[in-house]
Amino acid sequence: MARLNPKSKLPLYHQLYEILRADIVDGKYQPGDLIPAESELIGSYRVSRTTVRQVLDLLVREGLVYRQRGRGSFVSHRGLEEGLVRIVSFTEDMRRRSFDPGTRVLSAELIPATPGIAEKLEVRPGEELVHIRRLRLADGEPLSIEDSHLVHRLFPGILGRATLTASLQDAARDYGIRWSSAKQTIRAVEAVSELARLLSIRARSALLYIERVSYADNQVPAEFLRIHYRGDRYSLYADLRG
Amino acid sequence: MARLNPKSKLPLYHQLYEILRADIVDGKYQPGDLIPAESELIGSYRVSRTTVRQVLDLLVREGLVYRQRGRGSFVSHRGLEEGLVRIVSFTEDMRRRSFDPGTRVLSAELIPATPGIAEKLEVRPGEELVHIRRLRLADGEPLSIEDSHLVHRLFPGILGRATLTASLQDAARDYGIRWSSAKQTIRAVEAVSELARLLSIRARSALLYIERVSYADNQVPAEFLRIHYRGDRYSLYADLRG
DNA sequence: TAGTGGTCTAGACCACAAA
DNA sequence: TTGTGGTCTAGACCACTAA
Repeated sequence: MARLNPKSKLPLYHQLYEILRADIVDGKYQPGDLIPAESELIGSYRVSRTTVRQVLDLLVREGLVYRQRGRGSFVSHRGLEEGLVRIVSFTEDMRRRSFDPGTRVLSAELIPATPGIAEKLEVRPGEELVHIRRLRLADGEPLSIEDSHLVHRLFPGILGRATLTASLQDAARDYGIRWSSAKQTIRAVEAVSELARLLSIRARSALLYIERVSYADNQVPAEFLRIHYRGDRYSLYADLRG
Repeated sequence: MARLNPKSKLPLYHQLYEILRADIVDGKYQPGDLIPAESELIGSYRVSRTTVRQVLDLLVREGLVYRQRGRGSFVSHRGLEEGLVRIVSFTEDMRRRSFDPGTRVLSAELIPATPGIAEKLEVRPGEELVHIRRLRLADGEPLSIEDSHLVHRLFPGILGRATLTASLQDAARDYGIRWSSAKQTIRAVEAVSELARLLSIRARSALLYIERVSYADNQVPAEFLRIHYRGDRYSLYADLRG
């Protein structure tokens, strides 16, 4: 059993958090398993109950653990989930879920805006857009296809850059653009054969489909994004208020 | 200044949370304002520092407050509506979309909690639940199948009532339950044949699948809901912030 | 230097689950 | 009855900010 180091710069609760989190992620405790009781952690790691509960609060908030009064604390059965509320980059999202993110650029070209996309981006039809299609991977397995449409006028020369595999968030910063908000619509659709092939699934499999218009800080629409996620590998998560 | 009631069923931290939250939402403290220091809250409300910090943790998690060591705790600028999606009843949802809502109760019975559902409702496996399956219609056409699981202990005798077609929200009010929050997960799945038949679509069609745990005002899980929406007739919408 | 939030201790009593 | 998590107290020392 790992020991805590009282002289470390890292607070005790943080050290214990890392230990328990690793035990869960690595599978030492399986979903549904009881984790050691608070009293047991107090004894094993020589910390107070406050500190132990601070650690468990973190794990509960993260969705890794749930508690039942009188019974104990258990490892949750949860998959890949994304927040519905904040704009989260793919890379950040994957890191948070302890998945190894990967990206393959399938195509990148200039195209004229179709009437439908022009309306969402509030530009005239035919306006020049940058279309980038990327395959996203989680732990090396296909997860989603992203079709990003940027207003070229706002990102001049972006196709010449080497950053396409990196986050567009970073690229945008180089152009002085900060994302302020986004509107998105979520649907379930069937995979057409081309998408099925790219995602290594059967045709007509269920996909989670997201359309998102992202706005720069001056409320100017700058990107129209379409994402097709494999239904078997991805889910969205949201907290609602009454 | 409001007082806390030590004899209340509501814990002290929850009472203080409601007070501070109301002060912020009602504008008593404006965005950017300092809220009273922890030491001040301790004195004003006669509670320990642990309790005060528990309250502030809740407000910080909710995005209403941020803290700076050595300076104080401040009201966030981007708090209120942002990020907080409201719980919307089926009826309200349909009206907003200009559809005529309809409901047919397919079954209503008492069942023991399966381990999976018990975990989400934080009850012991086997605890008695009310399972109500309803077909939802929009303009007379099948839209979704809802499987609601209520903790029977909190809704004794609800099966004997005539309100099953009406909103469960209303029924809950009769039991003195106010919904405070919910957590939901959204996926895309394929329709198994039974669901396809009920929804008048082909088997394996794409469905938008939502799982929701709803919490009563004391943070007690009270309902576990599964909804299968026809992918061709329903979509979700969300505003995101940067 | 005075005041703030960050971390931590060692207790206590309670409600609830399970045997 | 025993063990669990839920709530709460009264302290303590620390790191940081601002005057």
